[in-house]
Amino acid sequence: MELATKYSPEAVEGKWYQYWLDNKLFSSKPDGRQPYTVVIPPPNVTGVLHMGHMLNNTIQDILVRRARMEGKNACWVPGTDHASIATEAKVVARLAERGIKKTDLTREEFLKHAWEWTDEHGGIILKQLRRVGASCDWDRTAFTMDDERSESVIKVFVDLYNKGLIYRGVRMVNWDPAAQTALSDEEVVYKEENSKLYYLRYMVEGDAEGRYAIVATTRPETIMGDTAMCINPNDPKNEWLKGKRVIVPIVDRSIPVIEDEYVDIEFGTGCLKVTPAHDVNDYMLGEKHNLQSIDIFNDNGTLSEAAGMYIGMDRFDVRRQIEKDLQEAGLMEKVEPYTNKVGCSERTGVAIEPKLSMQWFLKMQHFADLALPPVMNDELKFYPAKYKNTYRHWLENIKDWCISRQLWWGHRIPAYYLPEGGYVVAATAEEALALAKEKSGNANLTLADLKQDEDALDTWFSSWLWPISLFKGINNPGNEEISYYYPTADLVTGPDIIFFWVARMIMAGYEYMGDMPFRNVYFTGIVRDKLGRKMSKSLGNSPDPLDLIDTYGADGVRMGMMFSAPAGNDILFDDTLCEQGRNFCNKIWNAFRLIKSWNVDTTIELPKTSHEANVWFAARLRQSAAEISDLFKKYRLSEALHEVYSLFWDDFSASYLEMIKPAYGSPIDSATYTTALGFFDHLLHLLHPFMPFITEELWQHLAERKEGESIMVSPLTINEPCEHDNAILEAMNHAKNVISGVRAIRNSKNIPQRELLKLYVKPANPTPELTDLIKKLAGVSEIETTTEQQAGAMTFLVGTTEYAVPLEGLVDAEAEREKAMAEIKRLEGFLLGIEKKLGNERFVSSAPAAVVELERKKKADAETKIAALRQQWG
RNA sequence: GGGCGCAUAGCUCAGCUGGUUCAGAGCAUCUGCCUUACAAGCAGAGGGUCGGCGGUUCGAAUCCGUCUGCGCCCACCA
Repeated sequence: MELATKYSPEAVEGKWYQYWLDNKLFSSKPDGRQPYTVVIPPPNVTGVLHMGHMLNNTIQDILVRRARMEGKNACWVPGTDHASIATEAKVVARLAERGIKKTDLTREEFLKHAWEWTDEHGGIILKQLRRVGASCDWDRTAFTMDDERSESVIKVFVDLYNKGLIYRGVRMVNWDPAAQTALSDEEVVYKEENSKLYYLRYMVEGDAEGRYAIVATTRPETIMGDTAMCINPNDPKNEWLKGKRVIVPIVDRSIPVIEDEYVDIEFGTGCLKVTPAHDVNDYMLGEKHNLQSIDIFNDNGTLSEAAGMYIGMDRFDVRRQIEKDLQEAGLMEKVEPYTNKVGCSERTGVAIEPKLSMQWFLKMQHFADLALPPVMNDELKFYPAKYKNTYRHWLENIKDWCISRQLWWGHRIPAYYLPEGGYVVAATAEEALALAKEKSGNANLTLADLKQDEDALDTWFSSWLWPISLFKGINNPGNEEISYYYPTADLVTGPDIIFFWVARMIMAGYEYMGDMPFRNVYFTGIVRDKLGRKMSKSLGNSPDPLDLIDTYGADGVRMGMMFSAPAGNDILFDDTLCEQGRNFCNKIWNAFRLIKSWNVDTTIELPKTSHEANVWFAARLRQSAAEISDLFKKYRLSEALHEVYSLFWDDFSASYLEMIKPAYGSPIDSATYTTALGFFDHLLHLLHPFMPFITEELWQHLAERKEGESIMVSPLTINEPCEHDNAILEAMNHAKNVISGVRAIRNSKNIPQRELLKLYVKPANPTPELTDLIKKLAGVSEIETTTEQQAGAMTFLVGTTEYAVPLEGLVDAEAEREKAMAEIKRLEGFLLGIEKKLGNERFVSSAPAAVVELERKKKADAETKIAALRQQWG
């Protein structure tokens, strides 16, 4: 069969992915094997694949495929997240394009649109993951709002409510005026903003001299909500304001001056305006000093009737307008530029408005107590471990979790309000009715009398159950699947969702399973461009992963991602890394072509060189495979890739194949041929997790295979290194250095490879072994042992062994001599250092014997080398 | 403001509990090759006071302190 000179991924990838699907090779059922479970971090149902997904899922696939080849029962469960706020925002935007306002729709109508959108766009990203090669068990595909997951969420809500861990109350929450919903603290991101600090005059009421206090604020638009001005009682410069009342500028309302040590004397003028309804600290002051609270904002961020002025205007327009109005009224002292941090909605990006509202909360201390110890004592491991600190800090300062959202797209809170007030919590309306009858003592209540809470739950209140609910562990505790697959093995995710998701899954795991949800968490880095900028749509610096796959092949892109992806470190992505990956595919392809091009002659004896090569590469393979196993255990996947890359490219292709390559047109002996194919097979196994497609393609050519067989389920054998491996590895190392030495001489003198050279070696320890290989690869006709000095030769040292290549007429004796002198000088300096060390009594007595011994050997070696060079060059 | 982390070749990084001739790898660069698997390739070469300063030690890229410069997380300073 003829193979093209270049590997063509497009001809291979779709074919094999379909083959894997057709033969159900990704599917998993509980059996006697050790399970290896991974649950996908569910991407947004309407999302499209970006580079972050590419990285994250490549890593998961590598781990899953490796585990599968190690004989474990690998199960990677895919799915999507309903992402309530993000999806609802998209649906609202789409409706707006059609001229439909959300407020004009009923909840049911809106949800119909949302489901349409989900059915239309949902699952696109999962299809895209197939191009990457993701070996997910697609039959298990789940959605956070499918029946099974929804039922689990509601069941858990009811359970936690009954345990007294969920409560409802009026609190100051983060309000997103765009999405018009409350947010959890974790959904607020602080952005540095160039804004202004306004100094406003608050006239002192009834002051004959017309004196005023100056208040510095970044938010002049909130003055309509002012109900006090606060000073620090220990502030001498504001002493005169004590007990007075001041007039809110423009508004002309009189408010008291209160005193509290909370106020920073140094900031501004030491006078603070207090707006209890619109600032968390002011709220606290208001509670403490019993102040009135005036809510001047509507839910969409415009001014409400309560403001009394600027009604209906947007808060930021009011800020601009009020600045002018204050100037005109002569009530603006000055305006200074100011940078401050503004809390913004993670999803909609708009500035958060602190707002008092009725919300549902989950008490978190109980969960923090459950979730902290196992991570701190490494039962549940974080890679890299530095995130343990972040995790601990959050848990030690845990606050209750606001779990209600004023959204429709999500799981509706299962609380039902009674006509006469009060509410009940139950999984279904019928159960709620029964409870309501009991609670109210009114047996005539009907379903129609109950009104379900309008709010939906925070999306993360669904996804925190993901590792459990995927295996029906909430609805059917103790079932075969959950017992087998839980705890899952590894979670691969970004550190940005350590609080949102990772910590909360750990909490839910211990609460509902009494055990960790996963044994290890691998935190990936952020994908950045080669300039270190975060990839983003707005910067336009994020390549489309599918375009990359079209250009470099899925295996090439996977390699490109992994070449530079140490755990926890950001990866600086560059197309050239994919190019390197593609080139590697081609290297593998051509190595295979070479082997397949050889004709086998069973009558040929095994050449000595090939025998040596076989013994050496077997040893090298064992050594490297053990190293790779170790790196996998440490989740150092990038390093494991570098190791297998160098094993294949440097050791197998550049060295081994050259060693066993028969002369052009000559056949190869069958023993070597079989051995080489065996090595190749082993290499494909080591490569497969990283590059599934090309390895599957080539594996089919190695042996006849029955339908349904695949490298991906063919076991990977790791042979432990043998004792005698070291001898051959060292000998080969020496031989390679000799070969390099000769080649360097060729290079410097422009001697073509086909021109055979003679090589002299001075008897020394170690004497070179593998001389036939040296001859073959260095283009040497004979190797002669001699004690004579070679005139007109170029020399080099390997270890302490001297080599000389005679090159009549080509050698510049003076240049060689200078080189030798420089080397002698270097060695003498080196020797001096060692002698000083060995002459130091404290070193000899306190350093370990092995270290001292080593220094003695270094000394002896250096002396030998110097002596040899002296002898030659006088 | 609090906490964590990083600084090693032009770039990206490795270097585990101090001691393998320890200063490494890949990419990039330079030189020579279209040699019969692969120019998406082959052979070879150059390049670093391990951020600065101080300390511990027989010995420091490695441990400690400090400074500088970055990055990240957390926090209610108007």
